[in-house]
Amino acid sequence: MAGYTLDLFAEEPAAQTRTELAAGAWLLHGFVLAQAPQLLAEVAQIEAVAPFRHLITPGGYTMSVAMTNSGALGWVSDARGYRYDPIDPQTGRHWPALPALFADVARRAAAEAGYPGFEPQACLINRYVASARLSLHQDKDELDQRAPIVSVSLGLPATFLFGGLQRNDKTARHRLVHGDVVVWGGPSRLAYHGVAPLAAGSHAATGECRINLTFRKVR
DNA sequence: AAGTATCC
DNA sequence: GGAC
Repeated sequence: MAGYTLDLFAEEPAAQTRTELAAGAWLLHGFVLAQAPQLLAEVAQIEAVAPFRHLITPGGYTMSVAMTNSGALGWVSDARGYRYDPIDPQTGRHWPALPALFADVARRAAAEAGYPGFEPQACLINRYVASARLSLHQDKDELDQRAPIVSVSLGLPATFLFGGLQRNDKTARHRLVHGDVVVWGGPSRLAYHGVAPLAAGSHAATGECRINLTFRKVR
């Protein structure tokens, strides 16, 4: 009997909802559920050319999140600082091209959140395993900060920290699950944000990790 | 400090 | 989880 009931729930189409987290910041729940398998297949292709790696912060610490990029520009960090670079410093080659599906998802999500005309130039891909985190920070390495940030969550759930324009501002915590997209821009474009240490677990789509795609217009 | 440790 |  349990199987019958559970199967009915499994067939239920996932509800899509839109929630404003702060002025100009939206959580699009379930927005990329249907595209998730194809998005992850693209990540596998990208990873084969530009492997995930743990970047070093300017302060000399190794980041717990593993990163790679696709698109004309990629975000990197090393002892010299943070920057966007058209070349993957680990391979000496250009980052893999931004898949058409990535650009399509980013444009549609931005428009859904009130930012029509978004054209992503860079996609930072973050891989979190258990206990990996991203401390509170601002995305401010982009020359053009009129464009929003689009962030896609795949796999294991995470706690997203979203604060204000000053580091001391109180931060709210939001649960992000597989298929969610967060878009922030306008008054919240420079809001401090981060990800709490990932809880261990397993997800049918990704195994024991969470994959995050962050789209930016750099210039 | 896009990091980590410690204390409550 | 939040302060430091």
